[in-house]
Amino acid sequence: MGINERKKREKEQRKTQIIKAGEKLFLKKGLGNTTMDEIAKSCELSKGTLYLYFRSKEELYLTIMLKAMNILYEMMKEKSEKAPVPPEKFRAIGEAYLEYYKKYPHYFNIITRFVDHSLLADRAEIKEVLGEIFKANNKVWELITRIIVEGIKKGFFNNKVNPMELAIIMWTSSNGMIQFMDHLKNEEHHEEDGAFMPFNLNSEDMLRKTWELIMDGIIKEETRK
Amino acid sequence: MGINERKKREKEQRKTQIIKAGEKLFLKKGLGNTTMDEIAKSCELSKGTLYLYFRSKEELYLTIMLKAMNILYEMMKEKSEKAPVPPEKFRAIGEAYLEYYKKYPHYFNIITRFVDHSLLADRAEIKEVLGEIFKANNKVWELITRIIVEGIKKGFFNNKVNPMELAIIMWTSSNGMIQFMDHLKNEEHHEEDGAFMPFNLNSEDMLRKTWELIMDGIIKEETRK
Amino acid sequence: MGINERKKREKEQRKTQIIKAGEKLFLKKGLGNTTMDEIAKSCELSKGTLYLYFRSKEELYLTIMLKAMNILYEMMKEKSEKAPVPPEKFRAIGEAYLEYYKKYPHYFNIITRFVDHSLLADRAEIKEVLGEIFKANNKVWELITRIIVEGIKKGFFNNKVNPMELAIIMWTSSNGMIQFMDHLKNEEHHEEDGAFMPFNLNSEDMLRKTWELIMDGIIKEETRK
Amino acid sequence: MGINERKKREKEQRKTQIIKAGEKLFLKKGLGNTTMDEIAKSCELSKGTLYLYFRSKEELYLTIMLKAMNILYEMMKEKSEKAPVPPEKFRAIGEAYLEYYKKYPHYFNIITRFVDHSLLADRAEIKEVLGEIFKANNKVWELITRIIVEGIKKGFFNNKVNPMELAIIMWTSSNGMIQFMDHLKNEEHHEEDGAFMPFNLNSEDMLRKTWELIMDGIIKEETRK
DNA sequence: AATGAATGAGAGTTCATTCAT
DNA sequence: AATGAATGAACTCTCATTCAT
Repeated sequence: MGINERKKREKEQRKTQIIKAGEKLFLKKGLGNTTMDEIAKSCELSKGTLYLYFRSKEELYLTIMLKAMNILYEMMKEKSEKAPVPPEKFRAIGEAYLEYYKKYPHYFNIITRFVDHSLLADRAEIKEVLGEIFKANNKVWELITRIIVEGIKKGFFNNKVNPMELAIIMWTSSNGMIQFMDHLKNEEHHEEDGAFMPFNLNSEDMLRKTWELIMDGIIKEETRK
Repeated sequence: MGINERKKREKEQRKTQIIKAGEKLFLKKGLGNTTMDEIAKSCELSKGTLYLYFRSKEELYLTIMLKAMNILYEMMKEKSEKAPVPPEKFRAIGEAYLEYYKKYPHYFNIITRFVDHSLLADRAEIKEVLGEIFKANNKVWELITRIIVEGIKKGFFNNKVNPMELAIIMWTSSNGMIQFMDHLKNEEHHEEDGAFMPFNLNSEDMLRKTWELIMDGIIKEETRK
Repeated sequence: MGINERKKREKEQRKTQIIKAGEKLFLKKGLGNTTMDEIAKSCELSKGTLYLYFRSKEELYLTIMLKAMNILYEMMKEKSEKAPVPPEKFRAIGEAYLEYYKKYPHYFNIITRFVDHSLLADRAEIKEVLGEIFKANNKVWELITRIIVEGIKKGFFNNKVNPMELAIIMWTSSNGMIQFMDHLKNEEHHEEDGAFMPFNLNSEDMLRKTWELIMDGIIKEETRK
Repeated sequence: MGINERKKREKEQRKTQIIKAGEKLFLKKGLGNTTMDEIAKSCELSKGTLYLYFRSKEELYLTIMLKAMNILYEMMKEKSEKAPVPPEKFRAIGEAYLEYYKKYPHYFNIITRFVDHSLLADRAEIKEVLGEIFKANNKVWELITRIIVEGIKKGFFNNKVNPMELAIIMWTSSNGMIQFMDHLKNEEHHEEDGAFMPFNLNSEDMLRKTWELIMDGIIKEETRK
């Protein structure tokens, strides 16, 4: 039993090892430009071993995505549950998002990177993981939307905007911002082309400002602190 | 002359043919998953012919990106110049953006899709086109930022937010939203997984609502109509 | 008639134009690495036009080879006929060879470059030209051998070596030397690798020394000047 | 250990297998006309496998060249060291050369075949092997030249010719001869074209005669046996 | 369980040749 | 006669996946 325990633990460790290597590489170079060879080398296992833990490159990719999604959900849930009232819960969601971004930049980007699902191989293992990802995703939406619904019900938020839509606006604006900021980071400064963009922008700052603008529009004047 | 004219026109047509096929496929499958064979088949030319018009797959891709960027700029410029005052100019930018999205859904998505430039081949032709893309991109930023600067100077906009930052928020929120909506469209309905997302959202609607929220935060009360 | 004359002349000119461009490029880059595009560009004609004058790239190549061979023969013949006695005729052959090398370095190299005939396409036009090349080649051999035969008969040369064999030794030694010297020229000096070879060798000098050694072995002592 | 040993041996075998197939094909058809597909088929491995052992076709080619050069050097060194005095050492070089030619006709031809280095891809692996080839080549030159220098110093050779030049004459004459003889072999007999060349020449014979002529010119009368 | 050598389908690209104009 | 756009077969090289050990 002790032995079985240890073996199980070791197996889990290997899986984590692979996932960590995959995260870093997939993020840097995308699904298509990352090779199993590179991942194997990076996690100091043989290529064959990867296939003992994941049935295909895509399954590995999606497993990472799923993990990333679940962690985000957990963080959002924990932070928002600690907040007493909807406006603060809403802010807590933002804080969780930000914290997540700072703690797991790899995960973050993998979540927002599109993988066109129609391109994924039509294999059983892919569909399995995809299904789980959808579920995880839905849990996030539900969490945010519930807070807004509650906020309106309790009179904190005006009801100009419908809760689900607001949740979407918040989510998509944040994602758009982060993608953009990352894009900027990767870019070498093309000053010779008369670059107009300021390169000293701060991601965290820009995210907060985005949320402020959105909050401004929904919190009732009389309930503001 | 007449003959030369016609030949020139035909050459231009071929190029357009290729670009059109490329747009559709690159959008659907991304740069990495689209093959020159597919593009050739799609535009009913031979693979070799593609290389008469573009020196590499990447050049074709970037050429499309550049074209897309330039058209967006032209539309924004035209619409915003017709508007008399900054708030309306700002709205005009949004309208142009929306119109562009509806008119050229392919182009739109190619613009916002990231291609990590560090992954592009280090070839002369690539750098050439990349340089032009940067220039076109900068022109868009300049256009938007100028409007905001003017709006603040003339007292229409409050100056809580700095112009460039506001331009970025508007741009990134819009992109995030559109990406998300497209993502939704591509997805097969995973109702069996208890999907939470409503699938009857309307892109145009969601975009407008996003902008309203942003505008709400910047237009001074006393200048609103 | 005048018109026909002119047309013929023009046609001949075009052919010469193409051959000149081909010579330069084939020599520099070999048959396999030279493209018809390059040749066309170099002689300022269109690619299609080349095929009006030569049925294939190989035919062009072999035509050049044939021309090169004929010119060499003419030069050898002329020079050797002017010389009165076999030893001087033999030397004249060497001089002609040297002069040819200096006057037509392109031609020279094309002659000695191997084209494995078994690789040439099994086409009528190829066989045609190949046959002519063999004939021209044989004429050269005959010329040299005759001189040696005559030299022996007239008592100038000792008959240690059979005439044909001596002709071959002279020919192959010269070719080996020239190939080697050209090889050296093309090479960048790899001094960092402790290059041992002196790079100030002179082709003409080395050729003369080769012939001297050979002549030393065949001219009878008593007939030397 | 035993297992690792065996695996190592097998890997070495595969490499040898590939090299053997490459030799045969490169020789017959040259670098440019030989395809990796053919090599793969010939050694009964898959195309992909070739790339596990060599980073590119050119690396394979140059590796063969290097090996060929090193073997020649070893044979020359061994034979010449066994000979007591310079004239016999010089002859030993010739014998080694001949033996090499008979034992490794493939290698021999690959050595003397020109590959214009400026045509080789500008890649790290190519430069690596090229550097080694230069070193090996230099060792051969050094070996021959030293013998001649010693021969002059010890009074065996007259000093009409400078040692390096003589080494070059010997080397190039031999190469020219062998190339020519091989050329002849490949040729189908074009008797219908009145071929003048005798086709019963013997390579070994011709080589020996070439060297005799050269030796005749350099060995002092009084030291001849 | 772990390895890594082997596979082979398929990618982007080149180029001799053809042919409508 | 001259063009040059179009072709498509062939090339080198890559890489996810398999499988004997």
